Amino acid sequence: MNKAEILIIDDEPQIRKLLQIALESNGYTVREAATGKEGVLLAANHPPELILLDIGLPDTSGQEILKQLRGWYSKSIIMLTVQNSEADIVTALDNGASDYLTKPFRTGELLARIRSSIRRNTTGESNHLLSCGNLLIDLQARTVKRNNETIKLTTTEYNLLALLARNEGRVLTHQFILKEIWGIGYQTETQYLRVFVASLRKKIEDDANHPLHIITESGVGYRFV
Amino acid sequence: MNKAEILIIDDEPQIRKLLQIALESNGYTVREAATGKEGVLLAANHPPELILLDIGLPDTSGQEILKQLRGWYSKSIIMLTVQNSEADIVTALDNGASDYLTKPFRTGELLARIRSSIRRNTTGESNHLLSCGNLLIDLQARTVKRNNETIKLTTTEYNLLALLARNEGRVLTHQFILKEIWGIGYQTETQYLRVFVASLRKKIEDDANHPLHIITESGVGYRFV
DNA sequence: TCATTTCTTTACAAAATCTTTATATCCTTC
DNA sequence: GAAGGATATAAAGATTTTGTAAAGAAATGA
Repeated sequence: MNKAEILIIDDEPQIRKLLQIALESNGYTVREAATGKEGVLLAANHPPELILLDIGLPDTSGQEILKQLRGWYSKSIIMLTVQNSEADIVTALDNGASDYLTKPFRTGELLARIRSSIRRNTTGESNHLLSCGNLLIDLQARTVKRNNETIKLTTTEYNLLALLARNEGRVLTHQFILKEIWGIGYQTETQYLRVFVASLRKKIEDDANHPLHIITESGVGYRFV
Repeated sequence: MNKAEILIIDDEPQIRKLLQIALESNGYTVREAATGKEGVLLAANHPPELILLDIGLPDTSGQEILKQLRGWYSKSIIMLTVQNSEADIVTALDNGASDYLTKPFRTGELLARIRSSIRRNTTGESNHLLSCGNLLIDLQARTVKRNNETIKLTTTEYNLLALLARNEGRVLTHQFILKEIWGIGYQTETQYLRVFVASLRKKIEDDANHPLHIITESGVGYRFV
C-alpha cells in the first residue's frame, strides 16, 4: 500500500525523532530536515503529502520558509509552535499555513490533525453538501438541517457557518472571518464575531456551553469540526 | 385561466398572423415582434414560456438573436426555417435551439412540437404534478388545487408559485425570481415580489400570517416547502 | 367601447436583523 | 487563588427588511 510522505522541518533532533516514530508507526513515510534551506530543497525534490514546519528555525524564520514553500507547494503545511505565540500563529495562518500544533503535543491530536489535513486536500471541493455529525449544510439550496430538521438562520449566521464549514477542521483567524463576512474595514470588530458565534451555537449545538462544532481557538480564531 | 405565453419573432406579417390565430385558439397568449431587436426586448421584459424564432430575419440574423437570447433565456426556442437549409439548422441547434420547424408547416405539427417543448422544459422530463401538503400543482395544465379545489391565480401569481415549487426546499434569491418572472432588468424591483408573495399567501396558505409553504429568508429571498 | 381584472406604485406598519453596550464567565499566569 | 486578558451572553436601541392595504395605470375581455 502507498504510504503518504510527510516532511518534517525542525532543528531539534529530539522532536524530529519523536515525530518520526509516531508517524512511521502509523503508516507514514517520513523525511527530515534540520534547517529551512534543507527543508525547501527536500520538498522541491520529493513533494510530500504534508509538511510539518517548525515556526522557530535557526537559519531562516519559519514564516520565511512558509512563504517560500507557498510559492509553489499547495498541499497542507502544519506549523509547529511553542505556547503563547498567538501573534506568530496568526501571521502563519495568514501566510497560508493549513493548521498549527502547540508543543508539547499529544500524539493522538497530532495524528488527527494530519489525517484531517490530508483528507481535506484530497477530497474535491465540488460537493455542495457538507455533512458534519448531526448537521447537514446544503450550499446550493442555502439550507441547514440539524437532526433532519431545517433550522432558521439569518443571512449573517448562515454565511458564517458556511465559511467555517467549508474550511472544516482548519483554524480561521478572527481577521480572516471578519474580512470574509463583513468585508475589509471590519477586521477589528471581533465582538461582532463573538455575538454571532454565540447565536449560531445556540442554534446548532446540543449544549452551547460545550460546543462540539464551533471550537474556540483562544487568541487566534475559530475552528469547525 | 393561466395561459402560457409564446413569443413570435418573424418579419413576415402573414406568418405572424397565421401563428397567432393557431396558437390563441389553442389557449396560448401570443406576443409578436417583427425584428430581432424588438424580439429580444420583448423577451427580456416578459419572459415567455417559449419562443418561435425565424432563422432569416432582416435586421440581425436569427442565429445572432438566438445566441443573444441564450445568454440568459433558458426555456425552449423553436427555429422557423425554410426548406433546404440543413446547414443553418445544424448551426442553430449548436447555438442552443430546442427544435426547428420547416415552412410551410402544418398546424398539427406546430402544436405538437410546442407542447412537447414546453413539457420538456417545465417538468425536467418527468412529473408535471407537484404535490406539497394540501397543494397540488399541475405544471402542464397550469392549474393549482388546494384541498382538492381549483383556486384562481393570475398569470404572474401562477408563474411565481410554479417557479418556487419547482425549486422546493431551495432558497431562491429575490434577484433570481425577478429575473425569471419579470425579466432581466427587473432585478431591483423587490417590492413587486413582496406584493405578489402576499397575494399568493392569501390564496394558498391556511394562515397567511404564519405561512407554511412560502417561507421568507430575510435578506436573501424565499423558499417553498 | 366600457367594465373588469391585473399590474404597478406609494405609503406606512410590522417584523426581523444587526450593532452596541454592559456584564458575566472562562482561562492562563503569577 | 487573585488579576488580567480574552471570550460569552443578554438585552437595549438602531437600522434594515418585509408585509399589507389601497389607489392609480395598464391590460384584458365581452
